[in-house]
Amino acid sequence: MLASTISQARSPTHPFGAGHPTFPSPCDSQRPQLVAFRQAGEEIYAAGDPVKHIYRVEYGAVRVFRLLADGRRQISAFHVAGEIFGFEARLDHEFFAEAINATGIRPLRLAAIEDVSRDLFPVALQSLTAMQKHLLILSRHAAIERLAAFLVDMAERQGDLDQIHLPMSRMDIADHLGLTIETVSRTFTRLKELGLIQLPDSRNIEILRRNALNDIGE
Amino acid sequence: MLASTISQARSPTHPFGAGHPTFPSPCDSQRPQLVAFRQAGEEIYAAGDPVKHIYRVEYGAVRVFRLLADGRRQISAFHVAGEIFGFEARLDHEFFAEAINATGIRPLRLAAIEDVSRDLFPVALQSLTAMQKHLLILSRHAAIERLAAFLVDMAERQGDLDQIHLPMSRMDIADHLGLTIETVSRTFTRLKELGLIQLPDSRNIEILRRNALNDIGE
DNA sequence: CGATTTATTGAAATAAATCAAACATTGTGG
DNA sequence: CCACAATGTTTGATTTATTTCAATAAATCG
Repeated sequence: MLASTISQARSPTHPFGAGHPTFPSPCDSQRPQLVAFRQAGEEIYAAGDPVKHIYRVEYGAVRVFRLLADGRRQISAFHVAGEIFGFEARLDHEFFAEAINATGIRPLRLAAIEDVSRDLFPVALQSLTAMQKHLLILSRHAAIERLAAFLVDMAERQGDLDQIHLPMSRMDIADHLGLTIETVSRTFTRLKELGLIQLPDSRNIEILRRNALNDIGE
Repeated sequence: MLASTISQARSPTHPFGAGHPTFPSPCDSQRPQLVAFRQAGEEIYAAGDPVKHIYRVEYGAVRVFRLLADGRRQISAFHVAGEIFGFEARLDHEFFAEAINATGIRPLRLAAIEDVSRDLFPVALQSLTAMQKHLLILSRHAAIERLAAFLVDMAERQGDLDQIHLPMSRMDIADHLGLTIETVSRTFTRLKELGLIQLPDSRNIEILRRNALNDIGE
């Protein structure tokens, strides 16, 4: 279903076998293929396409989304370098995936079917965890809480640095957080005025008070 | 992670092996144990407890939730008879599970670890699907859209009947949809005034215009 | 450099939260 | 069985936050 954020290893003693003792990497059963390139905005897969691969982001960034009947776009996840996405629960994709900028993606071939569930299981667990985090963000009412949580998450995924680069537009962020672009923009300004972040430019954030930011987003 | 709605079988040809050819049931590797009973409000497991089982609801209803720093409660899922829950991504529960009313739950013992991922994989996929549905609901801004989607989902899980029984309180619904009890209550009234539902009493809903309700929640 | 897209800011409208009270339901004890 | 308390639900008035509509500013692209 929702493709999500997978990059670290898991505990080797999970009762559900997530950390299978002989499990070398989250994607053992998929033999790497050539890296494919996508320009900004180019499609990786579309809703309705059969699920044939999962993918690793080599560089760049990806958005995974669905389009609703009223034309709204719900971005269920962003993926940056090192992360695996494309994991869905059905035969055909329910989501679209697009490159946000110039992006390299490596399709991972699915091996023999009897091995897939074993090897892909930890990936599924990671997807569950990432989705749960997003669900938690959306359950927060206030725009400032959603944005703060989003920024903290992005910082963590970029090596816990205080300098964050946002590969996505305000529109993308709005569609991810269930807000409008105006509210996202105003909330960035508010975080700046509160002294929690700096905004060298709209795509680069410097976190000044990480703890305070964390507290707002919980 | 999020325990969720599992009751039907899946397609037997999923590329990720969800429909493993020789896969007899979602929980083959768990030998059923005795049914345990819980009064309304009684705990099934708590955050921090080690994950030892997953559970099937025999009768009654269960809420799975987490408590946030500010005291808010986020209910990530409800489970009714026939559904399996308790599936989480970590060694210890991140969530609490409680009986909503008098409820029977059957702990399913986890079998040998090498079989678990194979047998539990479809359960994980179902959890992903259910969570995705909830995420979609929360991404909707309007209270009426969230409640409509919730009611349609509950109706589907009760055999697609137009008579829905809600085992949970307004407070539970509010904590699930990210709204307040007052807004939930007002929105029920609004749906009634729009002629989409009847409210014989607060726990029993009759859907009058299913299609219209569907359209609102998408 | 001009044109187009993207981001920010402002003012007004709107929806939900909050504060508060009434009402209904359930259960308890007299 | 009734009175009463406790809990849960609905409704009302007000406040607050976000959306919407509109305009300006900044960045990007050819």
